[in-house]
Amino acid sequence: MIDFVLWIVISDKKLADGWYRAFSREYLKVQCLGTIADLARTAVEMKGLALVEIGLPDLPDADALKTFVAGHSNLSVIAMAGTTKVNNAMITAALEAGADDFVLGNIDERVLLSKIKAHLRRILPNLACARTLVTSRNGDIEIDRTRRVIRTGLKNKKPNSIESLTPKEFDIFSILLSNEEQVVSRNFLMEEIWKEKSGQFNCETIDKHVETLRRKLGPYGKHIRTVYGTGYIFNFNGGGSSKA
DNA sequence: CGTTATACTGCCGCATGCTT
DNA sequence: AAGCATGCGGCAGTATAACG
Repeated sequence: MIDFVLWIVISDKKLADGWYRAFSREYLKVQCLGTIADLARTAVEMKGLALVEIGLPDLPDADALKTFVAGHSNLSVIAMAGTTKVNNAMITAALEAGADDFVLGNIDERVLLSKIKAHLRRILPNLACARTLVTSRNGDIEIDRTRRVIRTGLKNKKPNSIESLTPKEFDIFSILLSNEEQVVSRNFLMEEIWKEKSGQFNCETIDKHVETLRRKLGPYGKHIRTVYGTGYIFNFNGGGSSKA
């Protein structure tokens, strides 16, 4: 089971709080930490994106970052410079050390959010879609990508297999369950399922498949909730539509 | 090779819910 | 209240695979 988290490890508490709120509004699971040591302890066996500040007591320079990145292949790291004195050599060193991006502390919040989303688009398909067995957080639903079978009722000891899904329906549910409790946009579904042909089809196609998917999932179908104006989210907390 | 079944996609119309 | 987004059911056309 993969738990995807966005960690913020910077010294400016006020800035961290602001980013925490901004990212949380985007349905991201966010955690603010004080030190790289905290991150190392927390991120064990978890996948995530870490926004770390170069210059922290236990991350003084690019060399320290390189050591940390080398030992944490489960993390994608965005380096941040908290000081105003930033030069090309610093940026280059951080990226060479293994950082996937470099930002300044005074970066516009919206720009940072867009960057985070871009990284997630790159990371999530690799993390979540690579798994052959995906289980819901409450353990009641399981997807076997190898056999393309969905098993339900695992929690209440009344197992049931759903094998009647078409490939497109299976792919859609697979992505939704892989991103449980996160909003999945129609565009994302299009890009993940239809790849380079995604631009050739209308979003009604997604709606159509989601609709038949809900029907085939029976009582579990109601857990696929529409996020008005955005896309869909799969979770076990409540039913009906939700506001964007 | 022709037929049949299935999957995929698009379009339409209507109802309902949400936003402004 | 009006406009927009979405859900849902239905229908039709196309592509592809399976089968005789």
